[in-house]
Amino acid sequence: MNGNRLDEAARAAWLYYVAGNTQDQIAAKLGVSRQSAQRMVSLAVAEGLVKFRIDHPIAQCMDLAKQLRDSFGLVRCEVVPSDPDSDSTTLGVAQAAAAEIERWLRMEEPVVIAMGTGRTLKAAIEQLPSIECPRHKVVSLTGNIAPDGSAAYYNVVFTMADTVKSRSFPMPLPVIASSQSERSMLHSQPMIRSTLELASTAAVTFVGIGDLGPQAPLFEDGFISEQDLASLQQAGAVGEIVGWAFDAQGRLIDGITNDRVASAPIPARDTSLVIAIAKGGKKLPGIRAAIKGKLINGLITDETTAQALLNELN
Amino acid sequence: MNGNRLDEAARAAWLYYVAGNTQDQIAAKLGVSRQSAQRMVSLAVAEGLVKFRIDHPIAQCMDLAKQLRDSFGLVRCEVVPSDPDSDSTTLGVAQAAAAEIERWLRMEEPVVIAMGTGRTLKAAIEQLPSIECPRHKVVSLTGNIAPDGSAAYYNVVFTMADTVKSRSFPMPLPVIASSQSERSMLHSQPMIRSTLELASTAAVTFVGIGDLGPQAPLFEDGFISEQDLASLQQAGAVGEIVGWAFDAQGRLIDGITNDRVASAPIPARDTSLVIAIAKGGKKLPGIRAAIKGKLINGLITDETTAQALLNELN
DNA sequence: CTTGCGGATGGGCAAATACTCACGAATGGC
DNA sequence: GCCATTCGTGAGTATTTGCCCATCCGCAAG
Repeated sequence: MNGNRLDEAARAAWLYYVAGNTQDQIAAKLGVSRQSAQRMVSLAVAEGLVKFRIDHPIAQCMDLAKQLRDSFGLVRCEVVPSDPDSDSTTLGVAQAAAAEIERWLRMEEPVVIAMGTGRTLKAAIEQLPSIECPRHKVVSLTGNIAPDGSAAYYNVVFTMADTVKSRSFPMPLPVIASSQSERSMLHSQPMIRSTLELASTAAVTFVGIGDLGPQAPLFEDGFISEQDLASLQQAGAVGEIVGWAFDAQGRLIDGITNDRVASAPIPARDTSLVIAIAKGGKKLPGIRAAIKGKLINGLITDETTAQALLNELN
Repeated sequence: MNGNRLDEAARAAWLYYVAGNTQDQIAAKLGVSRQSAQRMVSLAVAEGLVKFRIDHPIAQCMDLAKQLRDSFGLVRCEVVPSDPDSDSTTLGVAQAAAAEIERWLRMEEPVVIAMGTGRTLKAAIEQLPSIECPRHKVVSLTGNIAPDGSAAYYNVVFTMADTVKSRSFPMPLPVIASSQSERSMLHSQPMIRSTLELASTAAVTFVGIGDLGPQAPLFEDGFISEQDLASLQQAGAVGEIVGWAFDAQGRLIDGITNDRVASAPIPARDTSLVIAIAKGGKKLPGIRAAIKGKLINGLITDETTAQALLNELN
């Protein structure tokens, strides 16, 4: 009589979800107690007889986000709808990232928030509303000095601190030092040191992911030379986070530029939530690698990219 | 930002039905009050964003469906549970019809689908998810012009084509012409002719069945006059499909309104699957007649109606 | 600047639903 | 045939949900 029970359960579920009866009404109609009716309905749900379907683009995204979390062990994952007609690299993810940043800023207890750099993050910051958050600390993971000595345009800490009125800790450094010894020297300065230490205590970190293809932002913005880029590619680099280049397995690449990167290390994943904000085909290998190597444990991306990441899983 | 509200509603509904959160949890996650969360969920349900589907052959209904198929030579038959307390004329059958329509739409090969009209079909269309089916053609069997010259409300092809992104072929005609000659003239127009031809090639046809009692929809919606209705009743008419009135034997009635009906003929049963979607006592004589006269060879109905059809068989 | 309107919001409460527990019937092994 | 285990049941209770209503907010007209 197993089938019969499921039959009745299906009928109860039908009456409940499709016909909109209450469990009392169902109980009366099927001639059982209300409790039994409740059990039938929940049995039908548990047995998967009832399919819920949300017919809206957002639902698809939430599905993908859940799959990404489950498949890759991400702590936090957000997927936004893709607009196939737009070739913006930030549309959607910037807004979603801003919402996520805002959630942290709205917390009552003081929080240390570490920020990477790049166009995506910049776009996200621009979406932030202006709020008063003097209790929080925003610390930059990366230098704010461009190769020409000016303040790097894509350094986001200034804009952010300005918008949200929090205490900010920029890094008066180049992104990549000219030599390993220069980096050591810079890092030994007391102020820098304390900022580096602060960064390592961040509760949450937001970073972009840069690709290392021919139009690598690191190269285009003049932080690394053409030779460096070629060497990195040669060494299998597929992406970079605040300057740290890594290969397809998400392992930081020894030598080349990485021994001169003046950025703070990416905060440890076991103590900090490290959320990458990135979408698009060019960044796909980098995103995949960063996840694989557990450089990040959070991701904000778009539908297309999410789908691509899951497809590669086979 | 109308879309944004629905976005949030869809998100809330997803969290509620798919992820199984309570409204409190949703409220916390979305940063709103529980009441707002509740409103979002119910908005999503009200807007039809949420579709429920019970995926289980309910033995009783399957049994009735089989009996109907065997007794009446129906090719396709679906029976859904009845809710004795509901007086909706579409509850259940609309969902089942939507599922059937969806099955056809999901086919890879291009299909020509013909659609009738009426409240039941309209309700079914509203249950369709939005999918991309540009390969299919949806053709209306009946005119889309109401007696007052406006677009007939219960013409379903527009809504359907919109939801499923298929190519649609409406009929810019009144449902019933003012005279036989007007009908001839209208039907001789090249565009109408090709649409009529297309309709005759439909692989599957979905129609409602209208009763011809005192509240006949054809009369209530102003397509036929009170005199016409009386004459039809006098002539033994018990039902109509896309305007074509028929008697208890399922024979089309000569004269009266039928020589002015501008709808396409019901596609031939030997080449097309013609599925009627109808339930309820009022429609029972019409359903019985349509089956008897082999105007249809498929039926989606409810338990009570199915039982009644079989009872009459003795 | 005030007033009034429409729509959104949250508090509160009753209804509906989910869960726990103890009991009793059915099942099955010995 | 007896006992042990499982399964389903109803009662009671905690939690969740649905709804009403007073209030608030934004906005536009006066």
